[in-house]
Amino acid sequence: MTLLTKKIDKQSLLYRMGFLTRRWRQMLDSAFQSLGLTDAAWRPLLHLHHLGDGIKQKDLAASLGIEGPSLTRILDQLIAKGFIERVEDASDRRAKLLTLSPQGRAMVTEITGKVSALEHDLLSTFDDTEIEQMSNFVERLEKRLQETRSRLKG
Amino acid sequence: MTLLTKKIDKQSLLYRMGFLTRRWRQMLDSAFQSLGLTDAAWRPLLHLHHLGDGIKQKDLAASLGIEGPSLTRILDQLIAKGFIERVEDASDRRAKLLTLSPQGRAMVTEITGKVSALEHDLLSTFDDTEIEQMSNFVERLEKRLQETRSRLKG
DNA sequence: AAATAATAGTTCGCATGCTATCTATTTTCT
DNA sequence: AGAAAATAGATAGCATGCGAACTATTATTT
Repeated sequence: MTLLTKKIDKQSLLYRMGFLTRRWRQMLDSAFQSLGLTDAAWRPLLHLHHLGDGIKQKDLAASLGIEGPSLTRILDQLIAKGFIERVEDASDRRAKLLTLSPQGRAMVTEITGKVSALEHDLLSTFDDTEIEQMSNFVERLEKRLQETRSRLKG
Repeated sequence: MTLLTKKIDKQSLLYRMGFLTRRWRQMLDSAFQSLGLTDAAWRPLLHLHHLGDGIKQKDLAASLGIEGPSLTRILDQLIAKGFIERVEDASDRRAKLLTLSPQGRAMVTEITGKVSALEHDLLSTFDDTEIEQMSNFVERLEKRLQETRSRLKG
């Protein structure tokens, strides 16, 4: 039986993924340091760009896969730096609408370049089939994890 | 060209791995809550068990893939709970040696059972070949990430 | 119409990783 | 042997995720 904890030196797959993402985050952090952005901050800019101006925080958080409070803090920083504007929604005064500022838009271009370069470099030893396969595995794991989760709760 | 950021809704593979590991950690956290352990705390117990009593903190940290300060804090908790003992190394008075207490040993048994069950459940939809494949991907990514990292530094 | 429930966002505090810096040792170099 | 460098661990403070609890609204129920 192959379990994740089978060997302690070949650790749990999930744990090793966490390890990977820590390293990846560190790499991105140092890449964006010169732009004055942390790793957590660039992604909201990219997502806002893709989702289009005028979306609610709630939707941006959902797109990022993080919770409201996590986004609030990051947005505070991005707004303080002038990359994003946050205005009240006239049709629902609980909500706030987000838009990219011109500087934000310029930053998106910078970010895309840097991230693409890093990703390209990281994945240059994998072919498309392999990446597709990994992607599928991750997707199945995500789904399975969600199922297990709701089963334990219910 | 298939890049991780190709599609914003099918996000970066690395990011999705981070997402997965957050969920996995949450699941473990709730599983271990009844034992009074957080997710970060059970792994050192398991590793200490596998490495054997009398190892140095440095080596345990290396085994876990975390830095010294991260381990120090967790160890403080585990020692406070009486699962681990930390004594000075007579042959190198900078170092501390770690041993599992009887309660710690009992906890290892509990942990192993819980984690195995969860992992087994999570992976029950994957066959051994697929798990092996995933493991290989992660290993190659780890290596590649490390190479890229040192190249950027050098 | 009034009461209740649900929703959007914020604030607060926790958990866990990190780096930088400090102390106490040990090792290495001259 | 003595000075300088390296190492083990602890401490302090930052970053980023979370959940719980709060406020202000909007939606639903009765």
